[in-house]
Amino acid sequence: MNHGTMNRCFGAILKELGLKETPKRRAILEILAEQQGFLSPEEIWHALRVRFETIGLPTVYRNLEELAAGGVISTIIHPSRQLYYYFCRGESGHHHHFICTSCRRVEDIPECTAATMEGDIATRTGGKITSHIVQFNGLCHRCLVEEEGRTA
Amino acid sequence: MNHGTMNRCFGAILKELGLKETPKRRAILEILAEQQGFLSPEEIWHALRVRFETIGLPTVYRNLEELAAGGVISTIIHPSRQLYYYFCRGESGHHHHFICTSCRRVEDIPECTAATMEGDIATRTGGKITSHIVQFNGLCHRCLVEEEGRTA
DNA sequence: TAACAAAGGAAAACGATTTCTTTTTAGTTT
DNA sequence: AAACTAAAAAGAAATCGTTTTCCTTTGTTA
Repeated sequence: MNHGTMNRCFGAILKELGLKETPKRRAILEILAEQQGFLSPEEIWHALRVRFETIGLPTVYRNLEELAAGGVISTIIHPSRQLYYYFCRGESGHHHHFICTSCRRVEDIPECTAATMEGDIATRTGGKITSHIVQFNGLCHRCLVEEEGRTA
Repeated sequence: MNHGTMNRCFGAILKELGLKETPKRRAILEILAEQQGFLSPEEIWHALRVRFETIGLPTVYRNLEELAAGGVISTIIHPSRQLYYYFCRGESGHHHHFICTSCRRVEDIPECTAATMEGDIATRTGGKITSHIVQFNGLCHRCLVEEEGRTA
């Protein structure tokens, strides 16, 4: 999927979620899609201010939350507790992430062991699982090699 | 382990972590240990204000963070994004949780599938995993039954 | 193009954290 | 056992990041 195709897709994606297609909403998706790693709401806001004279931080937070709720983008749970968002171009269904805390690259983890665990837990406890959080944090291959180069 | 034994343990626990044994620190552990579910920093603060004339919220946050870093208590990642803490009396080693978003009960999940997944991911990506987050959210057996009773 | 629902802006509120200074504590020394 | 000292903890206020509220503007559908 090239850049042009992707941008034309955004409208359809938003419509499916029952969200109106506004220029700002589309811009948020574009900014995230251009990026290979995850971004903070404030970083996205800075990028938006280049294109729009008036754009408030609450608008950015609101949109990111809606898009994440709709599954178009993913929330990254950073160890620093700062909030980040990521546009997944690989896996489209349910999956998890391995994030690099150094360069912010994200790798998809397609196999969801959590799904099978959910059944086990529900059976054992008699409860019902509505959601789960699974994320792996560390250093990607490149950052690991780089770090080893410095310490060697 | 009864109440008295538990309280006498707290001093040793704190010493192991290199933390000084202060009345407030001990009280935070006591308050969390008395509770079967998870508590918010502010709720803990309210409970502390009954015992201490002066106790600031920052003190509570600091202590909770230190205790969580030391592994004495666990951080609960609530879907609402509010921060919660929980004192694990069951499993002492590495494990995960199934939390009830209704009544705040917590069930330990001893088997850590994540540990084996870490190896797979590290091998496949060539990176290094430093931490992971695994948590299951839902309704415990009691709350599920209660809910079914209302809708039936 | 009118009508309605949803989205956006501004300001305020809220939750969590940092900074800086004072107080308290644990371990040592009289 | 009482006093001393270095390190850690606590308080107050400010700050940062995130969210809510309320009112105006915009996008969608008929």
